Amino acid sequence: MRRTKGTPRRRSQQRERILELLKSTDSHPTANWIYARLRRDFPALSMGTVYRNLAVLAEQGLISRIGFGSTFDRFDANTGHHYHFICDHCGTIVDLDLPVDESLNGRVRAAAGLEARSHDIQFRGTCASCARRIVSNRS
Amino acid sequence: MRRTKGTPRRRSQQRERILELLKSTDSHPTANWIYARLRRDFPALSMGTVYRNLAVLAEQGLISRIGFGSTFDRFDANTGHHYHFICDHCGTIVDLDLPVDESLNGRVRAAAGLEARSHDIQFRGTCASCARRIVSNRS
DNA sequence: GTTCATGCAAATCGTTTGCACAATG
DNA sequence: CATTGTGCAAACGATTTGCATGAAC
Repeated sequence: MRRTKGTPRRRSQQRERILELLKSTDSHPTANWIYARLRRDFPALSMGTVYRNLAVLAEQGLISRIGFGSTFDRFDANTGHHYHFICDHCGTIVDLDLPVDESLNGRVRAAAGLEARSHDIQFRGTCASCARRIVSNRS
Repeated sequence: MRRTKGTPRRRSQQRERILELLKSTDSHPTANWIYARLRRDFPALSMGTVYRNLAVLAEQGLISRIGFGSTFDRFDANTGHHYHFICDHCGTIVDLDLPVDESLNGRVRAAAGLEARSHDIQFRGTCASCARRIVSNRS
């Protein structure tokens, strides 16, 4: 949107309603759901506005995008149950050789009454080679 | 691809090489990486073939797609650390009120030497309303 | 020879972006 | 009034699909 550095963000009806809407629900809406919902108040609303505002809100830490982090589908021939480590810097995904804790599924039943059949864990951090690169580039 | 029910799947050079390639690596390739790699052996290979075969292999349980399960980005105004339950049937995502186990990050360091800063867990199963629907439709 | 798998290209889907105009401070 | 935010439409990138031809069995 071409912003000159340092200029403060302006408020907008649309952005405020998007945040309010997200705060009012415990579902995890898609952009399209928000769009459909807000069209009642702003008949001319566009998807571009929805996406732009979601990006701003996420950048401000007021909301978070949930997902795997990668834009691409990724495939794995290791079909056994295992956890993943994802590097925040280079996006590399590493299979972890960590014992899988199947008792976690039972904890979900105890806490929420939901029957969890399986679970996945993604750890996030900096992989070894990125850590090395970052240390050596320290300014 | 228009398959008449019950007809057996035929083998294909391309599919076998895709599986072999996935088994030979511990990275978690994207479709495009596989495509580029296999083009050496099949100069006329098309992306359509890659995607079709990945779908077949996944359907046969020989590989798995890793990701959040949803095609769409989803947004959440609950920015505190929490785990998710995803219903396999309807895709609903539920925030879990489960204690977050920060010690898991340390276990990754101990086991793999990787510095995990955070982690996410997605439990999968059938949500309450889908479970009800399925029981009542039992044939 | 029948039916499935491939290659190609066009279509689709979610998301992003350029531009002229409206809203904000 | 200077600059951001919006709406619109076109662009984009990943994935999917229709169709004619080639491969499997």
